[in-house]
Amino acid sequence: MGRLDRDPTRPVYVISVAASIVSVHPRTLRIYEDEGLLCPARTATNIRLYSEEDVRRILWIRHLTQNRGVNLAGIRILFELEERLGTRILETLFDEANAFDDEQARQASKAESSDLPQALGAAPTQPAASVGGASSGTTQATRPPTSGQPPQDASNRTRQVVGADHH
Amino acid sequence: MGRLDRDPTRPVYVISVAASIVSVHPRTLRIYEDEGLLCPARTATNIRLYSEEDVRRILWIRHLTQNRGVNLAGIRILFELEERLGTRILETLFDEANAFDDEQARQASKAESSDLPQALGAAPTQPAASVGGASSGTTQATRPPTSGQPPQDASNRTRQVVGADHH
DNA sequence: AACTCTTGACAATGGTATTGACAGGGTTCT
DNA sequence: AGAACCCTGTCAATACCATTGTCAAGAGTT
Repeated sequence: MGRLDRDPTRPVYVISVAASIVSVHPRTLRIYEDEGLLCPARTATNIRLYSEEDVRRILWIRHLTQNRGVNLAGIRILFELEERLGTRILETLFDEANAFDDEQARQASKAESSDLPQALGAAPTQPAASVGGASSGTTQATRPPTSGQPPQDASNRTRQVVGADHH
Repeated sequence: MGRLDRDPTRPVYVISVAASIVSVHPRTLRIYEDEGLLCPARTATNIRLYSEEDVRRILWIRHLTQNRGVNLAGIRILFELEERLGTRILETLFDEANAFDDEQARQASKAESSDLPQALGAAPTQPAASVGGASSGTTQATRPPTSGQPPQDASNRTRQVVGADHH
């Protein structure tokens, strides 16, 4: 069922598909994982499988890097914060952007996107733990629930993969 | 009384002194201001005057950039967050570093500093407002209270200015 | 067989952060 | 008056970062 799947944590996309959905280079996804920002599940044969939550998380990374200019180390801190606080900290920030003073409004106007992104998912900082059953041979990462729909702006436009309803 | 002054919000240091205290180049301080991370007071003749809170804030910036690799855009987001939330979010994060799992501990071990920094001060995003009385002709920025002592590590070692107890 | 996945390595390109220098003008202190 | 320092603005060197791209060698999938 691809993107219409009911369980957003189910690892369903191989790297090429995920990269296509979020419009990044597969190499980039591997780097995000190397940098600890992302932890896709692995099959028994070591193939990465990305879930909807992973996709959402990547979109958040893209939004922050492309639209806000935050570097990967900064994103890591933000993820850690959200996990520690257990709240949608960025959602808190961006939802109330209207309440910002003139200086803040000026900063916000620099961003290309006028959409107010919702909170990031928490960083899946745990190593992938093996759980049986979901897909035979699939290693499912344990992670806190991901919240919020990532921003839908030009740079984060998701691409519907034609004909690839399942990896 | 220089660094022993009772009021940490009082603007007392010219840029060369502040730069010396925090061991950065004056050019860098101007850039931080240009980037909206910092807003020192101004004299009637347009000279920047930095307070203890400003110094603390700069030390936080240095800690995050030098030790955590966060870029200035990332720091801006973190400052905005702390202001929005009105809590010491980074203090929350770093104080509980011991409770992190193995993956987090691995990330933390990459940092040079073993000190756990306390929370950042809020971003002084308001334009400086004129208040009379504190120092004649000095423009005092209005800002939320700054919390926490910044990290004391090698890269953020503050330098006592000899013989310059007051700009 | 053909294609895709893996890790690891290398490189090109554009952007960022810091420092440094300079010009021209203004301010403060001796 | 002169020296030092402040201002804004500009330019540049240097190191680093993020992204993309390529390649090699091996493994996995259809």
